[in-house]
Amino acid sequence: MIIALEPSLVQRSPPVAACVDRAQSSDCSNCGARALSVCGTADISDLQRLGELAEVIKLKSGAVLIREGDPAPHVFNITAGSLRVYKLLPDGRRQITGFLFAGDFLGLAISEFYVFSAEAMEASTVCRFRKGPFSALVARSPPLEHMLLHRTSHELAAAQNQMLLLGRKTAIERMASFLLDLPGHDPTRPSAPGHVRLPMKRAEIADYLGLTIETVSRVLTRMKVKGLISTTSPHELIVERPERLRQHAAGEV
Amino acid sequence: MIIALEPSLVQRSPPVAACVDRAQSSDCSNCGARALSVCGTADISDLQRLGELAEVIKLKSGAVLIREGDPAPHVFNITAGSLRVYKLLPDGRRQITGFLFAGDFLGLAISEFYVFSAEAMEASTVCRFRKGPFSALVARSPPLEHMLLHRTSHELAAAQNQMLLLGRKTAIERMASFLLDLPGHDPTRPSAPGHVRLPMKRAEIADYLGLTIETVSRVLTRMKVKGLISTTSPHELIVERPERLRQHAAGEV
DNA sequence: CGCCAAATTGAACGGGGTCAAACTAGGTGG
DNA sequence: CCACCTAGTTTGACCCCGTTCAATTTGGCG
Repeated sequence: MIIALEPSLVQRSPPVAACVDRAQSSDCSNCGARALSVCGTADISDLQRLGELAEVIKLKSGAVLIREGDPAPHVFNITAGSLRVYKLLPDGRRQITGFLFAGDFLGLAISEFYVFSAEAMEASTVCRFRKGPFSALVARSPPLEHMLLHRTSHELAAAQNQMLLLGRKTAIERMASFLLDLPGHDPTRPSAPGHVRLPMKRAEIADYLGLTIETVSRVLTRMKVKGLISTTSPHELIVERPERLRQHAAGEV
Repeated sequence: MIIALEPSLVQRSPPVAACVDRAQSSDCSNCGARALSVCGTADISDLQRLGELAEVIKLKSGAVLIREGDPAPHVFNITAGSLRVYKLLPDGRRQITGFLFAGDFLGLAISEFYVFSAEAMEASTVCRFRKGPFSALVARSPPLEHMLLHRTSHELAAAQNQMLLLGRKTAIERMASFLLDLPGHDPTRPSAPGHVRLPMKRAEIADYLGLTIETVSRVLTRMKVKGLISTTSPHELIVERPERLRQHAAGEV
């Protein structure tokens, strides 16, 4: 299921590229230029030392990387592909708390046990670090620590948006928010404007938005009828009226 | 509404006490001892330099400290009292994303504008830092930055729990989770075991749990009928069957 | 082409919302 | 000290959005 590759591969320190790319590309449009540059300058030397600590792990689609409740000796950085992060209730109800892509970190929360599960949504590659050496290096590298704080803060802000969505938005508002947020999350696959790839299946969208697959499907149909979107396949759609969609997402109706 | 006190008061650097207290007291029970010690050792000298940057601000109950969308020149640390953090939709729907108490930081996400609002729930005191000098100091003090990362990671973990609650839990499960989480959040007012202070009103509980005040009230009544809790006043209750409540919170049953 | 998981559509139900009324409590002034 | 007043809470009746259960259609892949 999980296959560790040769350490030799590590020399090229794949996480370096991932980290830097992500920091420079998306997300930071709302940060001041200053924050951006701090991301960028997380010196190559530090990142390379980080790379030297990494084990590269390849995941097949559907492979479980992290199981909630297991001891948590590792921190991960995604270098290719995408993962879903979720929490379960004993009866099987699932809440997906996020989709992660190349460049994202996982398991930073310092806790003896993982507090969420994570699975590959497609064939993916991650770098794995033992927590001890990882923290030690981070502690000695202010730019690294700064980058982690910066990212974690952004994730927290995203989490607060998701709380608003889950607690107070209607089904159509949730879907609209989702469709507008989705592109630009995968730095390795920039999408044409207006085109939205839905790499996940309906069940995952539902569990991310706090809905059921039936409601997801019905809402998409309603959106098509209203002319807000059009679909080519179940995994690809086109936003026909972005402004209208944005209004729904913002709860303006 | 907002009254800045004499800078002289700052000399005693009240945030120092707050920071250290909180780090040592709650929260970290699930961190390894190492993490704890890192919190604790966020050297007094660094914290004092932080204190020198602070302006002390007193807030009356209900005062708005932060308004979503406003320019965001400051970072805050709460030294006394409690705040609610929330996001609004244009039609007035509100999602409270968290309650903050003495020792908590606000506004760390580096963004040009605040992405949430914050109000005092009672008479409170906060320390205010200009973002520039604050980040500069933090960047020069690895222990400080580490503490911030540590806290932010924990907040993120809490946010993920809240997403599970908002997306997948029933009304009674939400309330049970809330009642069990609430105590131990205010380090300045430790509560007797089994006793839960509800300093907020029903509307705030509702907006935190993604429910309405009527449902909050009905669920509390149902809990009383079931013998799970008993109430002395609307703002104080006693958990009669903690194990049963815990089961509800976990979604067993 | 045929298979089967995934997605869509339909019909009926129900948890929680909405609207409205009754009740409490805690603060105020006489 | 108590009667009053009002914000806050509780309770009741009804309704609706999203769920549940079930049947049908689609489409990706051998």
